[in-house]
Amino acid sequence: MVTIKDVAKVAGVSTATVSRVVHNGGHVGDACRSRVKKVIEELGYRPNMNAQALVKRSTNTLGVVTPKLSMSFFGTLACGVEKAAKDQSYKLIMSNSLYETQSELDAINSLRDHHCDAIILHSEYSDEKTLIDLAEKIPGLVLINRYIPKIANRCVWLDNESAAKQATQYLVDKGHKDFAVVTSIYQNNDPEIRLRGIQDTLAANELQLHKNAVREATANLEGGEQAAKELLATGVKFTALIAYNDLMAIGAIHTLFDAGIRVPEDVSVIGFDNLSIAKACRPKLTTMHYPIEEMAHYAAELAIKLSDTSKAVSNRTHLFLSDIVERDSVSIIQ
Amino acid sequence: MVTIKDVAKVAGVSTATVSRVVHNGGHVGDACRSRVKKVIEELGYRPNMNAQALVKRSTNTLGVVTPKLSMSFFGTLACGVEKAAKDQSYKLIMSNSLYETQSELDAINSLRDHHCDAIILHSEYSDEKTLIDLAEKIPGLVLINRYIPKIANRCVWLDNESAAKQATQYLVDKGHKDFAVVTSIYQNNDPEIRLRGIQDTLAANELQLHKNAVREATANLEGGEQAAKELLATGVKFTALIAYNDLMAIGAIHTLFDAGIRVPEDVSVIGFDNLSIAKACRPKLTTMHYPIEEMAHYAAELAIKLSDTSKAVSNRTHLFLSDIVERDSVSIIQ
DNA sequence: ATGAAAGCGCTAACAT
DNA sequence: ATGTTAGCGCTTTCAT
Repeated sequence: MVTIKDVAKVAGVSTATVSRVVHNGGHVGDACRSRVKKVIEELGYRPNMNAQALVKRSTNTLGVVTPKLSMSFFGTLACGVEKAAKDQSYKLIMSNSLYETQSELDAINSLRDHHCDAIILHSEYSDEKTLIDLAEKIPGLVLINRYIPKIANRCVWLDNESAAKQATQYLVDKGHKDFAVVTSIYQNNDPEIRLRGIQDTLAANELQLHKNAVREATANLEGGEQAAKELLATGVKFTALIAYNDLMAIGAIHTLFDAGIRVPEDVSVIGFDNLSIAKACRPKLTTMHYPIEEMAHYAAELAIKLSDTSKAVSNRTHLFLSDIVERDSVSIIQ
Repeated sequence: MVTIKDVAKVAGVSTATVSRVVHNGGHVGDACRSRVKKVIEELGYRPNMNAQALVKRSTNTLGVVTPKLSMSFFGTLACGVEKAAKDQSYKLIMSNSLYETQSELDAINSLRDHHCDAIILHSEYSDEKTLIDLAEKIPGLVLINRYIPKIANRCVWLDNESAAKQATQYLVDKGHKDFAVVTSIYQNNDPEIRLRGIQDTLAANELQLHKNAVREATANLEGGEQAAKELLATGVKFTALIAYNDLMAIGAIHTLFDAGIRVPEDVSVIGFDNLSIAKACRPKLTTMHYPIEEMAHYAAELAIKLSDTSKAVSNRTHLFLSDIVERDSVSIIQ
């Protein structure tokens, strides 16, 4: 391995000078600078970042903890973070938390061991207190998709309520009166918030949600199928179905289809997330866009900003809004 | 930040002793050991990995370079690597290469700067020579999904030919005689290899592929739609369609469907990859399973093994096989 | 069993 | 403009 000393020796200068050249620092003569540059080139010298990190006490490293990278949603999140990292020439360390509390904390600890300056955490499992403590200890910690009032300025999240309201009102405007909801059991309270948004909007339109018209299941394809089956079994009548996410929506559509109910002719369906699968299925899914890549990018920049404790950051929370993406799974009721 | 010195001071021992305790080394008295442990606990001491890496000249870090994490396939790949990393308590650094040569090399270089011991590279762009040079320089470099004979023992790849043959024979066995292929333009030569596999199998069954029956497009949903449109436009007759991947298969199915051609009743379709979307679409896609997570896991272990140059590793290549996953997109021809 | 000390590769004050 | 030097936090011989 070629070190700064090797370069210094060959170039006939001190290591300090080499360091200056490497960092484009001043106080180096032109001739000297170009000579050193040439030697660096020839020897293929690359600074040892561990050594740099050791003395600088900063690693220019950004960590991300998500449940599972193979899920489209988290892959997209990671992508957003990655882009921000690259823009700021930060390195990216990743860790799956696989839905377990301990693993989530393990992941964070390992990132801390590596002296990540900034950490983006998609936590679904840890309780608020743990997170608040963590935020206190780690200046560059940012929570994505979770809102904790006490550390509001560390939270980058989506306005689930408004999203749910938008979806509902959209359906109401299309003439729908009979609603069903396929929701999820989830660690954070997004499902509740969305459900409330739906109910409020319905109430505002003098409509109501039959209690049998809400089914809960795991937030995936099978969950959607299952929930829809239960819905059908109860016999509630509905022309509009709001799903917790795209996967559930698609699962529900399959179940409906198998029962001879067509989407959107007989029942209109709205999903949530706008995963790429939403336009790969038939009918193409009308869904609420979750700008996760954008949010992740923003969160990464925020985390980097926060990690520099010398700079003050305005104390505000970071709330993103969802838009509806109109495709083919919703029809108008005459 | 609490350092080893702090612990030493509080515990009234030398840093050497603390180091021994931290690493469960011998030559430490029981009383002393437990006292040090207690202090470590109390102070919340965590070794600085940068310092460790500096002196040990190894970082226990594994790097991955893939084109784009938001694509399901690469997310799954990353997941496999992550699991292996976690098993061996390696840390994971990721980098998207976003399909550009330079970026691919940038990504690798940045991993090297971080002194990654092991690197998994999904390269689609760099030429063989570059990769061979790289492999020479980096003992722990492993290529995934690419086979380069000169560095065969660094390659973890899939037998595309046998996969293509399996798919074709499967269709032949179902009675199909008229084939069409939707293939892709791609940086490596997987598409060609698969196409050859298809043709060979057809020939072996005294069948042949009409030259208008092969269409090339980008390896995504839109590409599949486009290719299928062209296929239809040429008027070639076919009852079996083999697509380069699941996305193209689904795109093609959409196009066929829009043209009033039903899958699998009128045309049978086989995909490739077995992404999660393959069972989320209707009809559920019969497809060739690409064991990418398993392969990635294996590749990570291999890279770690190789990075330890003191240990000899058997000189062999690492070829994985694909299996067919039977679902609902293929029917029997009487 | 424990400690002292050298040094990993680099940066940043301080000298010159 | 350039060099000298003292660490950053840790491991590892070598003493004791």
